[in-house]
Amino acid sequence: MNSLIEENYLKALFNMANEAGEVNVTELSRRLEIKMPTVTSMMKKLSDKKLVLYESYKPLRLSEKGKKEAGLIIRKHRLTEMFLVEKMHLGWEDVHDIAEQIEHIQSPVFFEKMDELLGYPKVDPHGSPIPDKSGKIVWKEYNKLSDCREGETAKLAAVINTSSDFLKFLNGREMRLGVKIKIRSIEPFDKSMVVSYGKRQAEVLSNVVCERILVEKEG
Amino acid sequence: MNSLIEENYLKALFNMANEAGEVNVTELSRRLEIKMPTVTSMMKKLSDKKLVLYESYKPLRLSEKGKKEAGLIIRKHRLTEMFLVEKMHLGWEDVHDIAEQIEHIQSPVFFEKMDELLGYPKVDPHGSPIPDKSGKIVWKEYNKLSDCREGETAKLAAVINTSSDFLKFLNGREMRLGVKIKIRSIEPFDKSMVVSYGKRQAEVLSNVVCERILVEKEG
DNA sequence: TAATTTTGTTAGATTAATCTAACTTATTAT
DNA sequence: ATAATAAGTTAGATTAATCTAACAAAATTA
Ligand SMILES: [Mn+2]
Ligand SMILES: [Mn+2]
Ligand SMILES: [Mn+2]
Ligand SMILES: [Mn+2]
Repeated sequence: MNSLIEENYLKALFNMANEAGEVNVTELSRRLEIKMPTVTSMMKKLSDKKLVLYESYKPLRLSEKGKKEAGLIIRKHRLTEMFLVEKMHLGWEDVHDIAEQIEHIQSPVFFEKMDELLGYPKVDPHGSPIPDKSGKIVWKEYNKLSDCREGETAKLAAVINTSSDFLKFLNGREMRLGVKIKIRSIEPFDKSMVVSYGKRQAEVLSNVVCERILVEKEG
Repeated sequence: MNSLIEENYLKALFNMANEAGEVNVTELSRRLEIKMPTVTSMMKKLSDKKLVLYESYKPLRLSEKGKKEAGLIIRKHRLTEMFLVEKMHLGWEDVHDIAEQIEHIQSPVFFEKMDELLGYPKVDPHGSPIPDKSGKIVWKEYNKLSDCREGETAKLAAVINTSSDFLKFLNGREMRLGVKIKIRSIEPFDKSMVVSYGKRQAEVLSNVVCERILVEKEG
């Protein structure tokens, strides 16, 4: 069994590889807020456990075993978030910190039950894919809202930034997964958009916001 | 904040005090399966934190602060067990090990929500009282089934032993909280009882079993 | 009361995870 | 190509939680 701490290293490696490709000691150290020598020694430990392929001065890589274990932790995290939103009626801005803890619970039956009660969901409340039981993730191809053009209509599929502040910002304008957004106009100067969706006829969204919203184009 | 390990010491102290009155180092050591010198040093640490009133060679006692913290952990444990049974449809024999982990989750809103969804339950799936938000327990006066007399009728209110084996034994004869048990006869030799309840007309229960069942006598 | 047994403490070692300081390797800039 | 900077490693210390071995106190038995 891996410790909670080892699990957090695996998860960070997995997520960072998906975000940025190559992961190095400096970045992992920054992400986990743990000093570099500590990270180095943990990499050696995880390498001994065949979870990480470690070579001095080389980029950090998870082994296949490491990817699987990481994927399964992320599966537990995202199933938990979905459960908290769907079955316990918490807001999507409130669930991450709880899932961060529950992801380390050791109990196959507990997470099986969650999955079953939720009807085997494929994505979490933020639109992120839930890894399958073998830890594999199927990535859907989404577009950034900021890459869409005037006149296009697109469905809000996921959010990139899942900070509580950003999610509350979206709450404040009734923006949730699934809303169909029509792009009325784009301001050339700052790339802000005027969009309509639901009952909102003309919401202005800055580029900073549009960069963090992923959509599925209609048609 | 207390560590998970400190929390487990507090909880053990609290539960043992309720079961046996005085708690000593030897017993706590046995319960936690941790060697005595380790227990001694943890008692000193918890004493520094004002959670335990520790004097060498004296019985171990929780401070008021320690009792409250322990009560609140047990509250989380029992709310979780109730949630797992009522909302996630797990068996009463399966929930303890999961609750043992979830009781350490730090998130007031998570447990508030559980409480609310359950309708503010007063007891857990095994009939044990759920401490209130200040960590206090209200004990109901129950009788052991083994102390009842021929002809009496009593409602199954709680189980003393919550081992999976015992609970499965009860499952096997459709014995659950709330069933009304009538004592048909008592065998003087081994104190085994013949009882009827629900659709069962003549179940034989050994004294070992009857000692572990708490009932509320019908007035 | 004295001897024996049980209970509890002290001392010192160990392990996991962390840190700082010093050093080395790799990359970037001049 | 050399110097300067950034990235990564090694060495050694620290903290929490554990252990074993040795010792001390308390309780029990003779
Ligand atoms: Mn999350
Ligand atoms: Mn985590
Ligand atoms: Mn329990
Ligand atoms: Mn516990």
